[in-house]
Amino acid sequence: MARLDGGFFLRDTVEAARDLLGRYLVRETEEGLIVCRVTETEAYVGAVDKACHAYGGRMTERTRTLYAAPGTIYVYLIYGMYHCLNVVTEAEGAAAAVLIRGGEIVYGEDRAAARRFGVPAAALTPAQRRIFSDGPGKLCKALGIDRSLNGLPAASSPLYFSDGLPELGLPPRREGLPFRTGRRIGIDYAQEAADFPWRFWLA
DNA sequence: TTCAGGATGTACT
DNA sequence: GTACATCCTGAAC
Repeated sequence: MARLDGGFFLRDTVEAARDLLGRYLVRETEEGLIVCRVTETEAYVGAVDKACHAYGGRMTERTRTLYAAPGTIYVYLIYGMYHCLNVVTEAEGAAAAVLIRGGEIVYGEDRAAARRFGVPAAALTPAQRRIFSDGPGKLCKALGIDRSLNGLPAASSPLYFSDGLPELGLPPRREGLPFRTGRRIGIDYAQEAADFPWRFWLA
């Protein structure tokens, strides 16, 4: 089965972040499917990572989801107006997740364009098309992701990951996909953790 | 093209 | 009250 379940996420978070590149993020809406190919991810590991919301075992209403079972969707509101999508990794009780920072639209572009810009895909300017899902907040807006999805298991929800989508002619991730590694974005406050090379993106 | 500043709600001091 | 895993706008170049 192509759909990724908890077993895929029950492992080292950095490894999972790398392995999500090239997989598909599928959003089921009332209007139909929207599908993104994942192109940029970041790892957050509560046990050792000052940039993680649950660093040092911090438990609040918001961070509760980070301790849930692997494959659980973690969505939070940032800067009062944007959402960020994560998927929980490692064993239940270990606070860790992969942030989905970016992707490229491969199916349902009209539906995504309507959510992001309020117009059909054909009406997008070339610039709008380029920045379609470049950035976690933009991706969430295009895919209609908000906190109503927080805490749901990705294996059985209207938002899930898949290794290829045969019914849409999208192939599984191939071995040896080239990717780059670097510092994570927007966490300069996190002291030594700001330099962890835990961001990954397709070349 | 780059850059400063503002929007805006929640978490935490 | 302050900071935040961000993005958009408008001004200056």
